[in-house]
Amino acid sequence: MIRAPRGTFDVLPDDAARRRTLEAHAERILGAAGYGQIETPTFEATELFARGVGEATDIVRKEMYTFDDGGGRSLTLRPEGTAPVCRAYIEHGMHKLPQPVKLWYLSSFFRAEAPQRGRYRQFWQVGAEAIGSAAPETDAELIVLLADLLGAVGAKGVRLRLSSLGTPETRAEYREELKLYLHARESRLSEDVRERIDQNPLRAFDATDPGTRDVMREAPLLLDRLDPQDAAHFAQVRELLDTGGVGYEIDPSLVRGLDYYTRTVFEFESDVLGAQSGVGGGGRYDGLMEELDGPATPACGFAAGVERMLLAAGEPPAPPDHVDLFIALAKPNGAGTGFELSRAARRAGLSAQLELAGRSLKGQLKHADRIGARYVAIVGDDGHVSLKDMESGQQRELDAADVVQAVRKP
RNA sequence: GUGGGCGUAGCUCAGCUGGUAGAGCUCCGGGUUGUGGUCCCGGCGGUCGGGGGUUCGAGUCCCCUCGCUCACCCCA
Repeated sequence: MIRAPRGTFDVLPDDAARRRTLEAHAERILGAAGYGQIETPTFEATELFARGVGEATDIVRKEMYTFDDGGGRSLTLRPEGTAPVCRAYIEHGMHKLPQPVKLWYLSSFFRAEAPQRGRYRQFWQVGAEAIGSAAPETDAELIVLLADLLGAVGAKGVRLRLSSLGTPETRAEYREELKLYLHARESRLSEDVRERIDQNPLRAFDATDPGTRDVMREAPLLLDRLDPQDAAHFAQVRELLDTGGVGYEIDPSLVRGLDYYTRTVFEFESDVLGAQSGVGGGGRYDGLMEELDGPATPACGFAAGVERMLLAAGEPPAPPDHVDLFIALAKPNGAGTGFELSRAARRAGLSAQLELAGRSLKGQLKHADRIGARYVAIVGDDGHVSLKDMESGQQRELDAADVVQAVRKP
């Protein structure tokens, strides 16, 4: 049997309904804040991610689905959404539009990771990007929008972690300081952390082994090294959240896995998710646009996992099926009448289903009951129809031509 | 890539120290020669994940392999 590839899944009708609801929430909440929807290609030039996401990240180093297009170009299934949106911003000259340009998307992404609960090789994200604004209000607004979305979806056990990574300059200085600190204590660090000191020293904060954690307790913190402008920006973001009543915890060890973040970073977690506790997160990426050869442009955004939001929301009540009319055939020669009746009912705005399986009449009634049909039209000989109210069980005879009208006004 | 758990009907699962594959649900039919929801009866449906081995005999024991899943790592 051919199965869906490892880490991928089929979205069956019940699940599709939940996703439509989530998308409707996203469109309503983000649309009301002036975000327009964008869709970018499923694959992009590999270089976009190599430069945009960062050569040192796990995503670029080992998780990308990269292929040759046959013409010598290296393409990659998009592993995230921010770099493509920035590419589109540059390509379409959006810096000439009123700033910030606010965009949102719901798209699928691809990473070659070992799948587990809440983590797939093809997964969907709702993302939003506000490009062209350095204002702390932008950061806070995005956080609030994501909080609203999570609330609307019904995500449970959600908490917000917040931090600031500073500007590239202070971050670079801090990185050197942290590297020196770590190198001086290499013997006490785990092998994994030790190997990546020069590549990504910030990662050491996320380590779980006792030795490294011990070292990190005394480590210098980036939050203590922020220059005055960055510290002020961060303070304003916090103040806006405080005023807005959005709860959060400052987490100096919060490190997002993509290299492009600057200043504000945030992550919503849910304790009902298992190991993959992040539901959605994001931050400011003031340096990314230049990295992609665009004009220096401050920007901020978030991405939230659709599957994780649905997991965190738990099982919803099953949406009731809505079937106005089921058309049963008492005799095979009634098929033509039934067929036309189903079309007439649908033209009148009713949901109508025709018997398609060749069941016995008893079987048809049973089926109609199970799909929750309000009425069953039993088509007999000579275009004569018995219309049965499935709730009361009452039944009356009428012409096929009168059935639609009878069902429309109960 | 590494480790744990699990692979028996479409789904959820039972199957004792090896002895001729089961239940519930679903689906279809019948009981009601053209009438649902409850009930009763019947039917469809399985190379017991795959391969090899031990044995008179393997779903059950041994080896290998594949898949799923959770976790590490990382992240949505």
